[in-house]
Formats: sequence, structure tokens, C-alpha cells
Amino acid sequence: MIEDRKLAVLRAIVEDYVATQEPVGSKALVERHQLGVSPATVRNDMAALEEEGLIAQPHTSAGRIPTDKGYRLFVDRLSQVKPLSPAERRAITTLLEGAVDLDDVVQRSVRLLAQLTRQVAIVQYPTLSRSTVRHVELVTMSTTRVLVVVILSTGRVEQRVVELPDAVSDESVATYRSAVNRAVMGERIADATEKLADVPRSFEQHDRPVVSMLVAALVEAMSDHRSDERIMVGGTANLARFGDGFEVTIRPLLEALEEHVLLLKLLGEAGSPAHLTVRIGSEVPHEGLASTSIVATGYGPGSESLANLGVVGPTRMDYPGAMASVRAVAQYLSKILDEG
Amino acid sequence: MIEDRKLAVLRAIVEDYVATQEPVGSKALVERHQLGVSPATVRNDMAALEEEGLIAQPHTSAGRIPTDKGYRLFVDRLSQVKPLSPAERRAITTLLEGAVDLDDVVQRSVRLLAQLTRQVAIVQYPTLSRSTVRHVELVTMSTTRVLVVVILSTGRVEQRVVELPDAVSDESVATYRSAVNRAVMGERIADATEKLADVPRSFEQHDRPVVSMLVAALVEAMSDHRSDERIMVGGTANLARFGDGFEVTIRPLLEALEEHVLLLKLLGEAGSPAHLTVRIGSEVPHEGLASTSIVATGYGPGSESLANLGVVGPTRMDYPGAMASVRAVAQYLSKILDEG
DNA sequence: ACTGGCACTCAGCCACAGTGAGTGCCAATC
DNA sequence: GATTGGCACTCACTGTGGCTGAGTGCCAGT
Repeated sequence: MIEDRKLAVLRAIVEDYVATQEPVGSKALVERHQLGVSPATVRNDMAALEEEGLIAQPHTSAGRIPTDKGYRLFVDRLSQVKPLSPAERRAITTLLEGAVDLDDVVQRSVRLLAQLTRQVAIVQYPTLSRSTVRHVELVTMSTTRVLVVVILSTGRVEQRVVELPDAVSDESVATYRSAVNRAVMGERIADATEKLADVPRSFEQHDRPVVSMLVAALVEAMSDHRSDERIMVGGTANLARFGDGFEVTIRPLLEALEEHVLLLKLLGEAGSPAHLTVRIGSEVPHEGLASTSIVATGYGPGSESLANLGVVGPTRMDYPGAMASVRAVAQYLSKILDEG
Repeated sequence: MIEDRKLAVLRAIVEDYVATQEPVGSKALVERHQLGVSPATVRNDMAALEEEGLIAQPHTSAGRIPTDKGYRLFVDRLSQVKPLSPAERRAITTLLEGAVDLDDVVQRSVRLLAQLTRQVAIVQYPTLSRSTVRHVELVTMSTTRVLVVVILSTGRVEQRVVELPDAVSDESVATYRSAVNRAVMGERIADATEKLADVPRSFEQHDRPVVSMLVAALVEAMSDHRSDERIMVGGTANLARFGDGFEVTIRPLLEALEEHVLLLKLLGEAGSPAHLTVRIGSEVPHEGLASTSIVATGYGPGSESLANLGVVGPTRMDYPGAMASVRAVAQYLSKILDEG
């Protein structure tokens, strides 16, 4: 079947180009893969593939390289996610299970992902919005200063200091604390915010202004988007392997890596751990990253997705390998969060 | 005086080379600086400087570039810290004063420093060891789980969850809390650790195991070195300006930037904000960074130094400018910590 | 001590030819 | 009709050789 062979040729081109980083010619292709046909035949197929915009020639007398469209077809139809080696699986479990707190979990994940894929890895901290409130603590630091601490189910702790206009007693604070906890414990952020609105009304006129201030700080701490947006990046040294295209490729990428807001957008609305998002070259919604690709997915306890993680690399990257690593890390990470 | 002119020539070479990144010849030197002598004379001086190992020729028929030793002399004797422009000072104050918490302060400082120097900036989080304990809170999360929270004078909050073998009542926890707070409030970490050792003994036999566990968690949280070692890096996109020497210069640097432990060593035992440490090329205690320089200093409230910050760049960097920026940021940062 | 002059060196640039990997096309074959 | 071998063609890459000019070192003169 000619269609089948054309696709086999495309797959071979992608694989060889990813491996060697050099345009691949018809002769080399036939030698390295058992295509069972002559170079001339492959040349005809290549001409057809080029016609369809799946591959291109850097210059007339050179081999072919895949286009973004070619990679896209490869990812969608020609590759399956490469199973990880047992050694890799073992590395993931042992490394992630040694983590002591949330920061550590995220950091280990980033390093792991960077090592496995030899690309730049990005892990977003678990988002607050879907997590639940485990406990609220009010700490009197002085008679007019109260520290508000929120502990969330993901292990995240947020705090705010509230300056009060008048002195409050420890006893009053204890009352506020239990009232607040009754209202929010076990609730999701969104629900907790709603319930908190009613809390001041349950107090005497005299207490209300203070309680309102505390509640406001609490709401702010919970919905603080800066924490949602926290991101950890690792493996930037792998950029050194990019080799050529320095100014065009690496510089904008380094810039992007410091713009965490942008990274969040790039990781995008990735779905559950089962679903991988792959953006290739021009599909990446940011000019300057036209020759980079992103493989990302969501993760979180259960089948919910609390946050995203992924890798960024040159369009000529090992997609099956990257996809396997990203998925595996997301799965283990989800499991860890589930247990913690 | 011939010695004076020789030094003037060295200074001119350093300045021109830093500005143009190209070997500087005698003729260009005379044209761009008012040395009042002919190129031939400058050539003689250059020969002498080369003899002393302060400058070198990349190849026979090229201009001169400073050696590490040359930069060292320049930094020590020929340059004074460039005063910042009013605009720069204003930028520092406005940017830093908008910070809302410790993370934010550190992040803003890194960005600022990277922007001012156009190099890679590194800021270490304020160290715990010299800060004092402001408050300890024990939160019962369930009957057998207690969250230990320590709030330090620098604004840092550390927490640990302790799993207890038996259930404890809220009342007992309240007793423990006040005992612990009595012991440590206002103390420095080191002193607090000592005082805590006595706390379990003040309780009944029955309570001691539990209190010991809580105290142990507390001590661990306070002395946790991972937080001491926290570091923030920024401005890596500036690496793109390095231009040549990619594999030799940038790759090891990118690797080093992810090794926070190493970075801490490199920032070194910098002194007070008044004292700047400058390590040039081969003086940097890490192979692979032989063509990079580090300008660092300590910072912290008062004249104490809680942590370090600095910039890393190519040996051919603008030392007076970098030194000025590093010092200024350290000063403002210290002031902010003083007030917060 | 400084300067002008001069011979020398050599990286960088350009032009040129040779090489070879790779292509497209076509006629012959299965 | 698909496949193949053959062939002419293209063109990046490499190496060579000559030229240029910035820059040097040295020396004799002021």
C-alpha cells in the first residue's frame, strides 16, 4: 500500500532527524530502515510528502526535515507513547517518595522530568482553587496584630498579618477562630469564601468590624493568585544542547522561562493526567517560540487536575519519549498528592 | 610619571574592552582617551603591562585584552564604585517598596539586580540562624495530628506536621503551646533550640513523650537547612548576550545556576553590605566557571549579614556598575528587612 | 623619556575550484 | 501502475591562495 509506505517514510524521517539533527536523504533512510524499496522510490514518496507540506528541504541539494505539520501527523498517528524502562520507573518512585514537603515534591519532579527528557521541565504548583480548607488558625502576635494562617488539603500554607485598629483579647480571637473554622473547614475555596461572608453577622455589633477584617484577610489569602501562579523550572542547562539557532531559539526561550505568567499560559488548560497536550512549533501561542514545542499535561489527586506540568524543547524533540516521561511523572505526582 | 600612565593605559584597556568586547590596540586607545602621548609610547607601556601579566594578546597581530590579574588590579585600585543615577535609585525604592511578602521582596530584588546589571542575578533568602522566633503555634488537625508552625522575625514561616501515637486533647495542646512560647519567644534560633531541651522536663511524666516529639519537630523546622539554602535566580536571558564561547561558558554556568548548593558556596562568606566580594575568572572556586566573574555582598537588617546576593557574568563585565548595583540593592533590601 | 618610521605578523575576507550528498526526472523493468 | 537504475544537475561545504589592514616590536632620532 503506497499510503502506508509514505507514512512509514515520514516516521523514519522524523526519527532519524530527531536522532541526528541533520537533514535525512533517501539513501541513508533506506540503509537505516528496512523499507524494502530503493532510494528512488523513497524519493518519489518524499516528493509527495513535500507536496503535502509534511517535510521540507532546507536547500535544494539537501535531505528533508519534517515541518511542524509533519511532526503533528507523526505525533497524532505514527507514534505511540514509549513505555518507560523499569529502571526509569524505579527512579521516579524512589525519587518522588523521598520528598518531605510540597516544595520538595515539586522540585524533585522538575529535576526528574528534566533528567528523563533532557529538556527544560516546568511544574506548576498545585492550584488552590480546587483544594479544600483543612484548618484556619488565628495567632495573636500582639494585641493589635493577628496572623491569619490557612492550611489547605494540598499541604499549602498561606498567611497574612492583619493590623487591627483596637486591641483584642485572646479570648475573643479564640471565639473568632472557632467560628471561622466551623464555617470553612473541609470546604472548597470557592464555597468557603461564600460561607465566610455570613460569619461576621453571627457576632455582636461590637465584634463585627474586627471579624470582617480577619475574614477579608482570609479570603485574600485563599484566593491569592500569586500562589496559583507559582511555577518551578529546571533543566535549563539542557538548552546548551540546542546548538545552533542561538539568538532565535534560546534567547526568547530563556526570557519566556522567567515570565511565569506566560509559562502558565503555555502549559495551558491541559486536561487530566490521561490526556497529553502537545503543541508543536507554530502552534505554540507565543511568537519567538516558533521553533520550540511543548508537551504538557495536568495532574492532581484522583482524576482531577490541580495544576499542569510539562517540558519545553526544540521542535525536533523525541516526542514519544517526552510524552511518556511527562505522563509518568504526572501520574506518580498525582498519586503522591493523593496519599499526602 | 610613567607608572601612573601605565595604570591609566590599563584602565583604558579594561574600559574599552568591556565596552566593545574586542581586543584594543594602541592607536584606538590614544584616539578614544586623552592620554597625551603617541601610540608608540602606549605600545611600550602595553609591552610592560604584558610583561607583568596584566594584559594579553589573543594572537600576535591583535590588540590586547585584560587578564584576570588585570581585572583584579583594575577593581582594586583603578575603579571606584559608579554612583547610580537618580532614576536608578528611584526605580529601586519604588520597586522594592511595593513588595507584599518575603517571597515577593526576594523576587523583586532578583529582577531588579538582573535589570540594573544586565547580568544573571542571585539572591539568597534571609538565613534563619540569626533571626529570632516571633511566635510558635500548635494547631490540632485531628486528635493525633498536630501542625507545628514557627514564625520568625524575618517573616519566614516554617511548618511541620507531627503524627502522635495517642490522641491528645485541645487543652493539653494549649498548655504545650504556652510552655513552648514562653521558652522561645524572642530568642534566636540557636538559643531557642537550647531552651527547648528543658521544656519536656517541666511536664508530668505522662506528657513528656508527646512534648518531646513536638519539640523535636520544632527544632527541625527551625534549623531546617533547606530553607537556609533557598536561592532565587533571575536574568538568565542575559546569558544570550554572551555571544561566543557557548559550550565553554554558558553551559557550565547554566548547570551551576541549578545547583543551589554550589551557588551558595560561590556567593560565599560575603561580609556586610559595606563590603563587596569580587571574584574574577580563575578566582572563582569552581572549574567550568573560569571565564565568569562574581560580584557579591551580604545583606541584612542593621549591620548584620543574614544572607548574600550578587551577580554572575563574564569576566569582561562592567565591574564599577555591577558593584554599584549590588551594593545599592543590598542596602535597600537591608532597609526593607529592618522595617518589616 | 618620548616619538616617527618601518618591517613584520597574521586574522579576516574574498574568490575560486573541487567534492559529494542529495535531488528530480525519465526510460526501462516487473 | 508501481518500482527501479541511471543520469544530469544543484549547491552547501571545504580547502586554497592572495590580499588587506590593524596591530605589533624595534630602532634611531629628538
